[in-house]
Amino acid sequence: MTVKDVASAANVSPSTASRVLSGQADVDPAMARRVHEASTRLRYSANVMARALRTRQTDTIGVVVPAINNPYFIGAVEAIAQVLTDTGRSLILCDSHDDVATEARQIELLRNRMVDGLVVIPVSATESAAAISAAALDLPVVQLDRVAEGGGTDFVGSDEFEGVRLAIEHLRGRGARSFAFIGAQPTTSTADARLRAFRALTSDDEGARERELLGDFTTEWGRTAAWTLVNSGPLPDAIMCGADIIALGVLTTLRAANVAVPGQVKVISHDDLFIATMVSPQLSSVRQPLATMAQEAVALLDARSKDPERPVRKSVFAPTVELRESSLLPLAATEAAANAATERA
Amino acid sequence: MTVKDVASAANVSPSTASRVLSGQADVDPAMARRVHEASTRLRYSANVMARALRTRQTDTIGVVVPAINNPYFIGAVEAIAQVLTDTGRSLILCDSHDDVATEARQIELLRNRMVDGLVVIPVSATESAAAISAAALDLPVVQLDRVAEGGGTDFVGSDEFEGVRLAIEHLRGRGARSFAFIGAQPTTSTADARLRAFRALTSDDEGARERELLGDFTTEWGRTAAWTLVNSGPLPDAIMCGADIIALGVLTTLRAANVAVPGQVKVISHDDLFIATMVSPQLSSVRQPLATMAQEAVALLDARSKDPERPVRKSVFAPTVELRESSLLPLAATEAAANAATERA
DNA sequence: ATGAAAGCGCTAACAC
DNA sequence: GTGTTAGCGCTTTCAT
Repeated sequence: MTVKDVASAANVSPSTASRVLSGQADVDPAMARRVHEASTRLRYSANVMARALRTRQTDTIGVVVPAINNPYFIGAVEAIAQVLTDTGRSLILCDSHDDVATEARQIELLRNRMVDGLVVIPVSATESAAAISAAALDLPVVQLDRVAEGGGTDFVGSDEFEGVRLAIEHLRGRGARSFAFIGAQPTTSTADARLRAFRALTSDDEGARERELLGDFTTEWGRTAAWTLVNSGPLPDAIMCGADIIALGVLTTLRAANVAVPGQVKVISHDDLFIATMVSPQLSSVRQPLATMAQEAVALLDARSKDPERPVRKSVFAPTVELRESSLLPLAATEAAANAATERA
Repeated sequence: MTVKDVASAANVSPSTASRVLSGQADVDPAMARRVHEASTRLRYSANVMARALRTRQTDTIGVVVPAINNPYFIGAVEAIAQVLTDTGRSLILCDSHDDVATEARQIELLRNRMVDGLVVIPVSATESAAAISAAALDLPVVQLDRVAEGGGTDFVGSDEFEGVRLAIEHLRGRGARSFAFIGAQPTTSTADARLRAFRALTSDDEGARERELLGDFTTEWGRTAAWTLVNSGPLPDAIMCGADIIALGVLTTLRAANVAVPGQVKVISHDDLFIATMVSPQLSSVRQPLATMAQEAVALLDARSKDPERPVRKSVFAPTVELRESSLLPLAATEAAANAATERA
């Protein structure tokens, strides 16, 4: 079914049919009705490629995330999708598999698909800049959550320092004086910012410098790092994790090592994933305002579409912290005792 | 950058440039070299829309899943993406939000994007058929994991009866004689098949009929259903869950209710999500061979592209069962005692 | 083997 | 207000 089919069925010219269907110009109501009728009767629906080729617009935004199996990024994608759906647009999702080369390829692919804009969560704070700034030359691009230095694009993120500050302040309020950090290598802006904030905010704890364990954003790393911590001298009062998926591994290791959480060690993390409430003890976590961030990201894309020359803007929103068992009541103390009993038996 | 640009830079006609770049026909090696040189120098990359409009082929497969935030579906998508990447194609992912109307809209959207084929995990065993069979009229379509009756398309799935059989047999081997089922309403083919299998395989346990709790594929439902079970008379020896995300809720409720798993009640589930190993006790689960299923799905799509008239085919693969703490050792018995102690204190 | 020309389906200029 | 025409970027006859 093409416009021509609809047009001839409605006895009008293709251009008139097109005008009616896109609701652009004024057309005779009688004609319009005939076109609409024919259109629905023939179950017409415009070919997206042809339209895009002509209008150079696809009503589609490309989104590139480092790992589609990371629930935090899925949350971000869903938030963006919601905003786009609300404005009659859609989204193409690409996974860069935490690899700069793949990321560059995906960006290029999306450009060839003529997406109207690009939301990128960059893989690397340094290496991602090239592909991003190249794309930004002829396409609105916004970096979300993480930023690649020199990307030269708009950015929307969460105030990482503030998140860590809220968390550490809370832990201190619960009596914590010694701290550890289990996070990712500071190759991404968020990992870097969280680590820096941790250092700045625990400068009074000289031991904290030796309890910085940096790996990647995986549960496996959380497990490994927690074992290292457990096997290397006295435990700190609290552990700050760089991400919930890391914290998950930390919690399982602490349980296996019969370390009571929060009785013996308090744990707090970032991202506030859904599963933070599904583990035991439930995990305290710093929460980024993803819905707001997504809204702003799309707004920035739209603004730049209108005015490509507008100055680059960085929008940073304040996070909140969700306090749960892992940093609050020492409920697990008796549980640890039971585990010890099991060990003896 | 267009073919014309490349062509004139290489002093050849656009058609020759096109021929070289798509590697179709024989061209003079010298010319070919010039074209390639110009192409890379100008960083040319073909416009996907224009090419698709002409060739009616996009090297892109559309995938429609009921919920992108369900890790099981993400696993399926990743498996498909892998197969496609290996063959130089890509994928557009759509979320039908567990809604038949949205599903139909997404299918239509993908059709307008001229995807070469469609992989659908249908929302409903009955209501999804219309949109799916309509799409299948002029596009290769394969249903994955779930099937809508009357969809009239190829299908790739897992042997649901066999999965339940493996699980129940295992539970019986561990001494279980009474059973409960916490799953989803049988509005999807998998939920239905699992429930039927459960009934057939626990026909000796008259109480099991009253311990069928049917809701939806959410953790929330798992929690609710488990509370109902806990509050309604003696617990069964084992609970079979329809999906890991349900089982997650079941486990948290059982823990909150001081029911020892697997000591008092054994739990087994379906999907074998990553987080099945992250909870305590680790969750036993029936595992579908997603990689194999994805491979077969793409193969069926390709086969139908070649021959649209080929007979409809259903490929069903055998699942395996991953046995973990939740259905094995009664490790949690002492833990339950500790919880009881907490309660008294 | 190569170039000229047509056309995929759509919409924006341009005439009337 | 409406129809005619051209062209988005690409590939593919069709001639040569």
